[in-house]
Amino acid sequence: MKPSIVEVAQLAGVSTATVSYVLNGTKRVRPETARKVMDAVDKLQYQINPLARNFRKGESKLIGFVVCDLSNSFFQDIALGLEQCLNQYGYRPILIDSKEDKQIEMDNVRNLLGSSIDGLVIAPTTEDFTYLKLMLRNHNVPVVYVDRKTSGYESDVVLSENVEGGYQAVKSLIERGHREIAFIGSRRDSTMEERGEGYRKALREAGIPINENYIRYGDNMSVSQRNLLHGTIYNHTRELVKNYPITAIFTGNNLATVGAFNYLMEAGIKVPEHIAFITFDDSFWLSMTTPSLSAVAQHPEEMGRIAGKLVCERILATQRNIENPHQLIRVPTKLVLRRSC
Amino acid sequence: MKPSIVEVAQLAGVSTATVSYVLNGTKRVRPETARKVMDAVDKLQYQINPLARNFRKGESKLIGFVVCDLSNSFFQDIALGLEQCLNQYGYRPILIDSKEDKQIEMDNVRNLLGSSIDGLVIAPTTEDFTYLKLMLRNHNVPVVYVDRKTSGYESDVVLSENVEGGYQAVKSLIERGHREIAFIGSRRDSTMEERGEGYRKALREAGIPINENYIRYGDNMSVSQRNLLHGTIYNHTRELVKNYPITAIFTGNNLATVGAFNYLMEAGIKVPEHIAFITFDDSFWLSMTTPSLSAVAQHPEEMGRIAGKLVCERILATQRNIENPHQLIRVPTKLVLRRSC
DNA sequence: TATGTCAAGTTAAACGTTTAACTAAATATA
DNA sequence: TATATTTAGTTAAACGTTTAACTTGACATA
Repeated sequence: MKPSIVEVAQLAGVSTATVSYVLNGTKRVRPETARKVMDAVDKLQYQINPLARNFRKGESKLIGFVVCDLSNSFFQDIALGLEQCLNQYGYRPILIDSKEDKQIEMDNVRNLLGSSIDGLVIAPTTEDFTYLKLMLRNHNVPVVYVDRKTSGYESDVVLSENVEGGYQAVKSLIERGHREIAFIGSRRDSTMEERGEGYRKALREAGIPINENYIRYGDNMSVSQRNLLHGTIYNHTRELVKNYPITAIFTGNNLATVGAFNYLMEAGIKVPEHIAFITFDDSFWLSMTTPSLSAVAQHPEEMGRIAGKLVCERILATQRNIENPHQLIRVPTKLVLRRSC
Repeated sequence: MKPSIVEVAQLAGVSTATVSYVLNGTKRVRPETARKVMDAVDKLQYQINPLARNFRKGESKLIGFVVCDLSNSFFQDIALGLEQCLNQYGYRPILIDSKEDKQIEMDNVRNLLGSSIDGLVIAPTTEDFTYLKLMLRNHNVPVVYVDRKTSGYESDVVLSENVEGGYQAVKSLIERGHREIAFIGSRRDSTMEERGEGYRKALREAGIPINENYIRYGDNMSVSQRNLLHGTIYNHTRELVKNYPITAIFTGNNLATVGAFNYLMEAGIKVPEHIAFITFDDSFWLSMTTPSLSAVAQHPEEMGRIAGKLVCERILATQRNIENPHQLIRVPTKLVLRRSC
């Protein structure tokens, strides 16, 4: 059987309190006594029982990360950054995939909140947070949202500079002489609409009339459920190319890129000669296509790190009863120009 | 303050034991009594304190997943499958990235073992497991290895059919008339050597002499530390192409693919006309390069699911004292032929 | 000398559950 | 009828830590 603090105390000839104080450094102890304790610890190969400690202290050092689509590399990279950051604060992420399914998300959040996590980071499936607000009323667990906006900002949120990113992308197309530019988003959500807003802004600024037919959204599924190569995005692209005189396409994220670009390839349409192409979300793969694809790079790892920081800081602030107003943080994007435009 | 089981018991007019029995269904209770309990639970909005339960039951329902390179999509996909599977068993994964650093891996494993996880899944950085065996002697936590082999198999292991996969790839090149075929692995480890073994097997079978100069390995870093486009793999490829009459390249995984293919692109070498190309690890991106790349597809999600299953089954077996011999599971690969060969 | 302060350690309660062992009543068995 | 069994519930210990409150003795202060 594993030794407990009691055995250590006995062997060292002190009380369990003293052992605890030595181990945690929470109170002054004579060096000599400390040595006795440490000797006993070594001799017994004592290891603290973290279950008991967590129970006693009422904390778990765990952060739930509930992500709408873990099969999407964008969110995988957020997880990467989050893990990195939490590590530094002594926390660990529990990974959960809600597969773009509100019900799964709800069940998991409920379950997690009941599992005594110390904080929660959510990349939500939709912008409807009413259920969450309800749940969170009973638990005072800090929550940080990533990638999608909550209505009202009464939580911390981490987002990309979507409007600016979209604006830059479309502006660069306009500068190259394009006027008939389509925007294809993976689905209709606040993030895609922001990127669409950037698209509109660039057009407006250039005095180009906005054609609502040029703005398209795909359906609602996660990468793993989705037929990336021949799904709704693919069809939208075909429809656009066949029926409208567009000369450039701006896709709203990596998912949209795959379907759209695949159509162009299959149809034998030359990029950028016939149609110029630029996308949101960068990846090293984009330099291996022909032509290599221009992109508005996001920084998912950085977003994950920021989310981790926010949630940890809020935990600390709560413990110490420090005021800590909610923040909405925008992570800048970066235009990466390659051959496709 | 959150209500405890005691308040529920008082309100329902029963003992805490009864409440526990009702909530867990661990003992027969009259329907009437059960109703009283449930009413009290509803009225107080009681939620069990999982910290207390975990402590009492000595389990955490958590599985540590320590992965050598979380920035590599292959491992991200393993994480995806693992999460899926654990879910079904009522467990959750804690995600940890060891960044191909043995020290980080050791620290994390130690820390996790001290954190009362119920099981451990490791995609290890090296094949040196002596430290692990030592650590695990004190904890009886089930461990499952993925992607890299432990010497001796005294644990569960999940691997791809690497030899067979490599064999199929090279065989398909030979069938297309190639004889001067290079193998480029990302680094020297058991997995890469197995794929190299498949390469040798195919050559031997075809009576083609093996030229050791045609077998190359890159360095040792994780994706995020690595210069994928212009790293050691890139240099190996250049050296091979310039100095040897090779007509085909087989790369050992996605990392090797990026460096090698990027060299071919930059050097303007036509694929497959000048050099045929096939790789281990599939991805939808491979159909978007020009030419689209043939690959030996692994099934990382499936590997993650199997790892999850193994670890959960072993936990159950241990609890019930059931004999459960260690398993080495090989997941079949699949040859996906595209334009590059 | 009387009093106060400080350091170093101890005592014991508390955290919220689960569960083995027990009780009491009801029912079955011979 | 006497005895055994079953059912439905209770009692209280146990899990391993942390920590507030207390004790004791040494030293400082007036």
